[in-house]
Amino acid sequence: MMHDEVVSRLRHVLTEGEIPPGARIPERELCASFAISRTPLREALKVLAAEGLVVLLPNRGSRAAKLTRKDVKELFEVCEALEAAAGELACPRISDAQLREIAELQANMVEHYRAQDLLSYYRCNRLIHEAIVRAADNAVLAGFYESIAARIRRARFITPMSPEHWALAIQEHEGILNALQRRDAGGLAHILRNHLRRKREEVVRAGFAEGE
Amino acid sequence: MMHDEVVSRLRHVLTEGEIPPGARIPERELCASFAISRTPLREALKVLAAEGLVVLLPNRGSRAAKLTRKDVKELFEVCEALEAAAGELACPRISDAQLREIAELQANMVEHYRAQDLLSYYRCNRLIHEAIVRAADNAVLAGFYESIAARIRRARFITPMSPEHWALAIQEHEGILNALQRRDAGGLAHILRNHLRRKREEVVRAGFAEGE
DNA sequence: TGGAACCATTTTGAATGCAAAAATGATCCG
DNA sequence: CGGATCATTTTTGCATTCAAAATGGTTCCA
Repeated sequence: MMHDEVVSRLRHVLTEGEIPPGARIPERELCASFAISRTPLREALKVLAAEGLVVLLPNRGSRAAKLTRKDVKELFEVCEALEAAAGELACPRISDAQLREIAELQANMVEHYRAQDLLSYYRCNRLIHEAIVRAADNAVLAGFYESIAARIRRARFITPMSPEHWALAIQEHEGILNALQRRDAGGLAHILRNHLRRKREEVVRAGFAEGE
Repeated sequence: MMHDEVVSRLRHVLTEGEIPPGARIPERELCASFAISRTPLREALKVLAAEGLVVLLPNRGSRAAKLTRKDVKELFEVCEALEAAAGELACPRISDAQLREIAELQANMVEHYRAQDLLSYYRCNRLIHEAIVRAADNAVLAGFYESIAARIRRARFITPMSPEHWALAIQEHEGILNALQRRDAGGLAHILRNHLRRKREEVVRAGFAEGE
């Protein structure tokens, strides 16, 4: 198995899979489930530790990282800067096809909102933000964004969304698409910042912290 | 030897040491020089590959990463966003002691400029930028910044600096310190962006690219 | 009976071993 | 003499092994 594949699979298990933050990472079991030996698994663990998804306790194994309140704050702060930058870069670079793709995702997302289908809504939301980052055509930015997104995914999506916030988020997304279509880099960056700042407040207010 | 120490030492060898971009990484020799076996060294290689400092060629070993023109562009774009964010965050957070420290570094830097001591100038310059990032008090941001800085360090510091650019850079640094002292977040972000954009243009114009 | 001390077991971190792939270079043929 | 082919050596990636550290459980003594 390819090295990168082990890293991806492990990342998936940690961000969307069965190992909750703070839990011990069962080296043995994962080796069995991935059908590899400890060496490549441990290599992947070190990579994810460098990314912040895993904490290595010397001589005491590894655990899925817990987000503290400060972590959440820091991650959102950086995410804000990255998404704003992505928006600014995307405006002059985005293709018509990419714009259409985002407009379509947006329409789907509104549908899911109308149907109050939170999970599908989240999926579309995520795809839109990823599409904007992709349109910025900057692999370094995309890599950092993905790394941050992986770390806050649980916090983002576990936090319950109030009806008011949800409605507001939809409105903001209209603004995002609009700014993109007008290629208004400054405006887009501004909306994205506010959008994320609001989300962050919601997450923080929900008292979200996996442990201190 | 601690795992993180192997990573740091290897990073140092790659960014400031004897292995130039594009060169083969001599696993054997490094094992001997670090007095470790291949296992921990390979773990460190994977970590640095995830950071972008090393490229792993399947079944063909690892090489120090070369920066393409696009890499340089991308790294500077993200660096701009990160430094601007750091500046904005630092303004409300920076302590008087930290301000004094930066003012002192600035004075030293001007001294080195007067003496036309490029190496010492660079060292001060780097310490100032790192101090601003530190003042932002955001570990995630600091980590990303360090990772970017490591990757462009060679490009930055190998590019020769024209007398005009050098003079301008000094001026800009006056503005940076001034904005920090006035806690003018917006102004500081603006100056930092311009400062980096100029540097980037210089690096790109110098035709810098380690290979495509 | 409660708690400390000791030993067995498990787990971790790193070295070594092994099979497969790539690089090297020697030979053979046109 | 030049180029292709095949054997040999080296290197790579992973599994296994080994020593040291931590964990857990039992015993022993106050």
